[in-house]
Parts: sequence; C-alpha cells; structure tokens
Amino acid sequence: MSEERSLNFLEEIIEDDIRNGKNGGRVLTRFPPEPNGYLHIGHAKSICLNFGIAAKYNGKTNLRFDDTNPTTEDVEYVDSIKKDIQWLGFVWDKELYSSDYFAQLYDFAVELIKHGLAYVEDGSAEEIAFAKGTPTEPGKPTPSRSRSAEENLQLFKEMKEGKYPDGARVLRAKIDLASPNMHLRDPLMYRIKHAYHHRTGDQWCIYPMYDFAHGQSDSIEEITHSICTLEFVPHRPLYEWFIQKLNNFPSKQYEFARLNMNYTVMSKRKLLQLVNENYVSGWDDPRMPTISGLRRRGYTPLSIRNFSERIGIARRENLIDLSLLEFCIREDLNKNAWRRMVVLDPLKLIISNYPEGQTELMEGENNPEMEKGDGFRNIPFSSELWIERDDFMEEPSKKYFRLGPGLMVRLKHAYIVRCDSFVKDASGNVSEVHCTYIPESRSGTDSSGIHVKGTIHWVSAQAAQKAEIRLYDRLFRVEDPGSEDGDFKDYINPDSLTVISKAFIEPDLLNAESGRAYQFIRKGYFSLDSDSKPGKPVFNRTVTLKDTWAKESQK
RNA sequence: UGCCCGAUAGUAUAAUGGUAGUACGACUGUUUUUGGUGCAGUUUGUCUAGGUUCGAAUCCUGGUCGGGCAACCA
Repeated sequence: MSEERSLNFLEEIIEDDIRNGKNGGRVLTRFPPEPNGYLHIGHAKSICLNFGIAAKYNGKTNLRFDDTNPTTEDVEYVDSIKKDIQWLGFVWDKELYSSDYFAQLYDFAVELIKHGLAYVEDGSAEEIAFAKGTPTEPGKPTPSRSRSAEENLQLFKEMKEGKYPDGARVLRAKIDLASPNMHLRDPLMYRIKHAYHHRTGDQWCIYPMYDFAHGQSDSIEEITHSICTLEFVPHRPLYEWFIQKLNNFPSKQYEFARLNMNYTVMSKRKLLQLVNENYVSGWDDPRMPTISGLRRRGYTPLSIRNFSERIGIARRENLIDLSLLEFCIREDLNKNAWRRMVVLDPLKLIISNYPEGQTELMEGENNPEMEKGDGFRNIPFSSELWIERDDFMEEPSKKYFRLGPGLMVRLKHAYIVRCDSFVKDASGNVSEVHCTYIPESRSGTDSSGIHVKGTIHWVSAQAAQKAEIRLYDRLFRVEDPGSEDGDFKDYINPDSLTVISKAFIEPDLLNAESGRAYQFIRKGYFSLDSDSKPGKPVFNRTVTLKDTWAKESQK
C-alpha cells in the first residue's frame, strides 16, 4: 500500500528482531478484546495495527477474547466483534479465548504457590487496599502473607472447589510491597466469582485477573509481539515477572497511544451510557464512533483502514481531527459512489415554455470519476420541477451563481433556464419560481453558446418519489467532552440528528441497494438505512460534500 | 508530589548526530454541466535553560507542561 512510508516504532522493533533472528524471524500478534461491548474506531486502529504488522512481516494474528470477567461479558459481544473484524477485511489465524486456558492458568498459579511466589489472602478488599500503602508510602504485609506453601495450596484448591463465597479470599502474587510501582505490590491473581461464564458455564468459581491471565495467554500462544495501549506501561514489569517466574515463552509487550478523536467519546463506559440512557438508538446508531455505527452510517472498510494508516502510530497522546476521517471516506466515496439527484428542501420551479404534461428522459452518468461513467440511468424531465430552496435568491449577492430574477443556471443533465419571475405565498415565502428554458441547450447537444456559472440539481415534480433522509452531525458540541467540567453528556450536540421525512428523490433511487454508496449531487454521500421498507427508502447521510460556498457565503 | 510515559506547524506523523519533510486543515489560483473532484501554489513548527559536538529535533542534565499508576475491571 504505502511502500514509501517510513517505519513506525513498532515496525522498527520488529525489523530489528527479524534481523537478529529473534523467534526465528517469526511474527505472531494478537487482537485481544474483552467481549463486554462493541468495537469502536479506536479498536479499528489496534486491529489494523496488529493485523497489518503481522501481514507485512509474513506473520499471523490471533483473535483472542479476553474473557476473564464473567459478570460483564456476553456472546452478543463476541459475535459483534467477529463480524466487525471481518467487515474491516481482516482474517485471523486462530479464534481463541482466555477461558480456554483456565485449567492451565490454574496450574501456573499452583506452581507459583509451590515456589512461595503466590499466597492466599484472607483480607477484604478494603484491608488489602489499605495495606498496599500509597504511591509515596510503602505497603505493609498482611497476616496472610507469611502462610506456608502447603496451606496456600490447600486454600487455593478450596477456593476453586467453591468452599468460599465471593470476596472471601483472593490469590496474590508475592512480589514487593514497597515497590514504587503499585502494580508490583502483591497484585491479585484470582478472585472468587460464583458467576455463570458465557463459555465455561458454572465450571469455575474463581477467575484469573487481567495481569496474570493476559501475559500467560500470550505466552501459551507464543505471541511474539503483544501490542497494547499506553495505560499498560506500568503493568509491563508485572507482565515480565510472571513470564520469568513461570519460565514461559517470552512474549514481549509493546505499547502505543490509543486513538482519541474530537467531537466524540471513545471509552466503552461512556458509549455504554449513551446506549443505555437512550441518547442514541443503539450501538449501531450512525452517530456512534463504533464500527457498527460507522458501517450503518455508510463508512467503508477501506476508508477506515486508510484512516488508521494515516493517523500513524506513536507513543504520545493525540486528539485526531474528525476532518481526517471525513477526508478518508470522501476520498473513497468520490471514486465509487453513484450520483443521483435528490431535493431535500423543495421549491417548485415551473418552466413556462415547456409543454405541460410532456416528459423527456435525460441520461445521467452514474459516476463521472469512472470509465464511461460507470453506466447511465434515465432521469425524467418535465415542466414542473423541484429544486433546492437555497438555489434561489430573491436578491442574489454578487458571487451567487444560482437562480434569481433574470439569472440563468443549468439544470444538471438537462437544459439551461432563465428565471423570469417568482411567486410568494400569504406568509411572504417564495413558493414558485417561473423560468423559460433554452431548447437548444440540452446536455450533450448544446448549441446555444450560452455559458452559465451555476449548475443545480432537480427532480421532476411529476415523477418524484419520496424518501426519509437522516442527516447527522457531530455527536458533541465540544472537541473533548471527557475533559470538560461536569457530565460529558451535558455536551451532546442537540442537532446531531435531523430527519427530513419527505425529500424528493429521482425515481431510479427506488432501486437503491443497501451497501452501495450514493452521492446526492451537491448534497453529500448517502446510503440506504436498514430501516428502509419496499417503496419507503430511508437514507443516512454519511458525510457532506466539502462546501466552499458555505464558507464564502458566510463572509 | 513516589514511580512511569511523553512533548516537532491548527491536528497528526517523519527526519535514527548532517538541507526540518509529508498528510489532513486553512488560504490562493486553475479546471469543471456537482461552489464536488482534479491540478498548481501559499501558510504555519522542533516546550524551556544549560551542556556534549565541527554540527543537536535527535545525546546528557535541570526545569516547565501534558498524560498514566494506589479496581476482587480489562
């Protein structure tokens, strides 16, 4: 794809490793989601990184569900995650689950206990936290810490056998209660949870914690490069401690900065709130930064992969401009979307010298960016048309290239018309624009010699069909809702969704296919929503076209 | 204020001791039957103070600023 691009720091590490013959030049990464929510664009960055880097170096990528917390996880999420990864265009090598390793992880824990490197703790969560000290004060051992290996073995077995209620005991690694790194102050390895697990059912009542399970799962799979986000940097010494003490395969952890994007939120917790409290219609609401939301909105896998490539990989905090994502989707859709004409805010245009009741079929290319226009469709033309309300101005400004008294425009794929007069309704709004057309100016066979600056889209009033159009804007009013005072939900953009219940669409659009992108000429890119019914299409606006006139007209 | 991570145009990201470049954005111009696209161009940057060096964005030291860490979450 981008042979010229310089290497990011992870690629440099990998090329170094390959050069040094580390792991025999083998590269195996993994994408390790916890199935407790839907994937978002930040995960897409990680997916593209993990799968992309493996592919680049002839390696493979495992999909491993980090399912060690039965109370938050569900198969619904497993299914959606798999669907999203496939949709993005990636193929994993093995589909694995941390829960597949529960027996092996238990054995590892037993081994650590035998070596005096882990112990069963009797204290409550509060007592443990208190005894851990603070970042500036060392922790103190709890009474449980000095227990013998034999006793620990027995107690751990009993924990597993369900002899104790939730919270009664935990297993801790015996490391260093005075470590300046809080994660090394005898971290928890196992807790008791009498909970049904979506894969192991009621087989287990003790579940391993992330720090223990994740690294050993990497090790079991012989992952060579375990790539995660920056908040795990302080966990790395612990990651290495477990692997070293157990003498397991030396997977290495590397960290990069997670994606942040302005005007949205990216944490699962916040996204879950938006869903649960009905600020959005669901995980796949087109305003959500989830993969499923972007998909429904009309984003393409390619655009998201290109975006991931363009934002780069580094270790510094970042806040990516939404405009880059929009650039990426426009770039793709401009090349591939079929052009159609749709009037969102209609105004009647009457051509006084065109025979009433006559219909003419105009030819419109599907896509001017493609060879031979990617085919054509017919567009009925008649004496009464709908045009966009803002394509007429009663008192046009100097730089306004559209319709106004005495002004001429081209009707896209049809004739040039001149505005002769207009009619206002009782409340003073323009209700009709009256024009005359230039018969010899028909598109393709124009011999009029007239050059006009503006071209506008239109739909025949007689042949027009109706559709619901949903316009989306940024979900939040502020760049970084999470960093504002108070609740992030206070900053939701009240105009993030505008529904146009009756827009006029050209008849061919009744054949719109879901999964195909359409450019409504001069209005933006749209795709068919899953709420559509036969004869009652619903379109989502994926993104607007760049609009330099909107800026100009505001000056 | 214990430990850790980071700081290059508005936003990202390169330059790996030797000419600070690229993309997005913004702004010009040009092309155009989409005020879209394309094309051409302009604009703006190495957090700070020292040090090492012929030469520092890069190495060292201090400072400043930002982020992370004390869940029976991952």
